[in-house]
Amino acid sequence: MADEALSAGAVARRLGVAVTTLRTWHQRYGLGPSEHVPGHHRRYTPADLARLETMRRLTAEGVSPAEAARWARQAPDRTSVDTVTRSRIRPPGRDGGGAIPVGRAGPAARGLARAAMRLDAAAINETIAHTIAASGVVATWETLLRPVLAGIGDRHAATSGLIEVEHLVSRCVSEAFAAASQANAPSGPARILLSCADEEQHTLPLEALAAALAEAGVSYRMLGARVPVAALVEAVNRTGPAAVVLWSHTRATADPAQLSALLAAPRRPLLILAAGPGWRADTLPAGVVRPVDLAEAVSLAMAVRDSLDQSREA
Amino acid sequence: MADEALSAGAVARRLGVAVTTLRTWHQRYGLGPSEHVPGHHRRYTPADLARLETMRRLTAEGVSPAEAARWARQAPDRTSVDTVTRSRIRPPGRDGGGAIPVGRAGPAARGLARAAMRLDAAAINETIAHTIAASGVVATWETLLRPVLAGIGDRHAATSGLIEVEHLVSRCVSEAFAAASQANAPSGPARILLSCADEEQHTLPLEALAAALAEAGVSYRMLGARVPVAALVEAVNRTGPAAVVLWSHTRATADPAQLSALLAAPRRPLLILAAGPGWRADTLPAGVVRPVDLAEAVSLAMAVRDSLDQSREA
DNA sequence: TTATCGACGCACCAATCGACGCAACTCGTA
DNA sequence: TACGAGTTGCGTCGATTGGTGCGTCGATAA
Repeated sequence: MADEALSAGAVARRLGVAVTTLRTWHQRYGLGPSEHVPGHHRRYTPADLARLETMRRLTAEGVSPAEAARWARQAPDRTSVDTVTRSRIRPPGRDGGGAIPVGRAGPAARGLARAAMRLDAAAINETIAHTIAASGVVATWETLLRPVLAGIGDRHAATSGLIEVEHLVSRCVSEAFAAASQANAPSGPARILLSCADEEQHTLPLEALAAALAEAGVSYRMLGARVPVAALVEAVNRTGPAAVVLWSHTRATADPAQLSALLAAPRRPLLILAAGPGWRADTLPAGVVRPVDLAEAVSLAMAVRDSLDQSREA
Repeated sequence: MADEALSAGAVARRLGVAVTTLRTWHQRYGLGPSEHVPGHHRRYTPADLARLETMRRLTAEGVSPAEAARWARQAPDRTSVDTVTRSRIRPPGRDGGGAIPVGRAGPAARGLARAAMRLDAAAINETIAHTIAASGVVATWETLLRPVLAGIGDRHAATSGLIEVEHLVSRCVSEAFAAASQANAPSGPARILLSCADEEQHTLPLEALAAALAEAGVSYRMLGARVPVAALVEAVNRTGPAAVVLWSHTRATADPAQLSALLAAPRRPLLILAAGPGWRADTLPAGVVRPVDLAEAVSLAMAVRDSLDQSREA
């Protein structure tokens, strides 16, 4: 309690920085108490403290102080590592159970599954394109494509058949996403890098993310499947993205060392997203964010884009 | 104070070139910050950046750097002028850099290779889409994409680098083909089945074929990569295609038994195409045709389609 | 009295500087 | 066909710049 008005010394001690540094941050970056009369003592409110903690966390992770300050200044509260993140956006119902996911996913999913069983590429294409146009990429992925793909995958695992169905549908989904990405190709510098983990072959979710970003007008770079760590780091060094999304579908490809390599890169990205069911939360290095679904990944990426829009950096 | 002051590194990252290249462009072509004290850091204003973007855009289209620089240096005018002029001006076609060997494949290929080295997805997409629209899928594949991809592959084999470049370009090509396929999606029953051989992962040439077929108004079914023999035969039995194209990129995946299985299928296809450099002509079963290039594959497939237009078979 | 204020300065380090050289492409010439 | 000449992007090297955290000093608020 008693956190109504912290003095400069108390804040400095709590953050682990020198008092003079607080003053420097105030006059250099504008990160000071909300109201402060020059000459008088600084009184930090909890909101001011939260901003300073963001600043300290980012700089501790290696982000350039100027950039971290810009981020902290115009992000009211976003502590990515903790529990706050997922309260923002919550798309409608998702569940993991159900023997046949297609059953409870709506008539469109049922129709798509039937077309898939018929290997009817035209009908598949039409259904997907129509749904994307009507409901957007994110909703299409969550409520139509993921259930159907999961259903096919389950049945394939059970009967070891249907491989050709899976291939055909994957192909059609891929084409639909590609078409959607091309249709509204965003402009501007790409500050977001999308990549699969090493040896990871599943690209569909990443393609969904790419299409969703394009739909939202966010530029990105998509590297695709099976990207070795060296190539990923090389790409980061050469393009200096603000955020990197690394997808891992299965545990076998989710080597946390890949994330550590990103964290240790000379030009470390501001935000690193470990996406996909492969990653284990307890093995992720600090400073890595793990989005729970497509919508969260999109919103995080957009936040980074917005905060860095007109930034010049050191 | 001006709020605009991009550092050299920031500009380089935004343009997708190396920092040293910016310095080279400054001292060789005079494309630097308006005011710059030798010895001090360069600070690029938006006007300087605009000039550099013109430079980058022109070189990405295959214009010789010297010429592009001359153009960028005295062009107060922004974009939008070049659409007419770019095909007209053909300065002495020099090129260089630790770039991708493209051979004599034209300025567009050179520009594409340069954009690829920069990991500039936007420029890559634009070039490909523009060329497809102007020259068609087949020509784009033969004269633009295949040379560039082969160049990247060679370089990758030699230096074991550039993996990220290869991935990004593949991704963009794939997207472009997918978009082209979707744009003019043919109607009618699909009597042609496209598939990779078992364990074969390269799908790009097959995607080119698919896009070319779509462009020609021919329906097809595309199964994609790594199709096991059983799944392929199953698909043939269920859809009864008139022609099957089986792609093999390397000898390791070119098992002739796959073709024999197709020949022995209950509903044997009229035409079986063994496409790709993996197949050895002397090991192919009788009754299998081996097209030499994309154009031949397209014309064969179209011939089958035409021949079946009036003669329906069980 | 004591903690903090504003101003100034210093040490550290990443980013950048200029210079040089390499590799690879294209073109002209033999 | 082969080879030298010119062009060009970029890696490397030692030196320098400039951003950053923080200590110090006289003055002032609490």
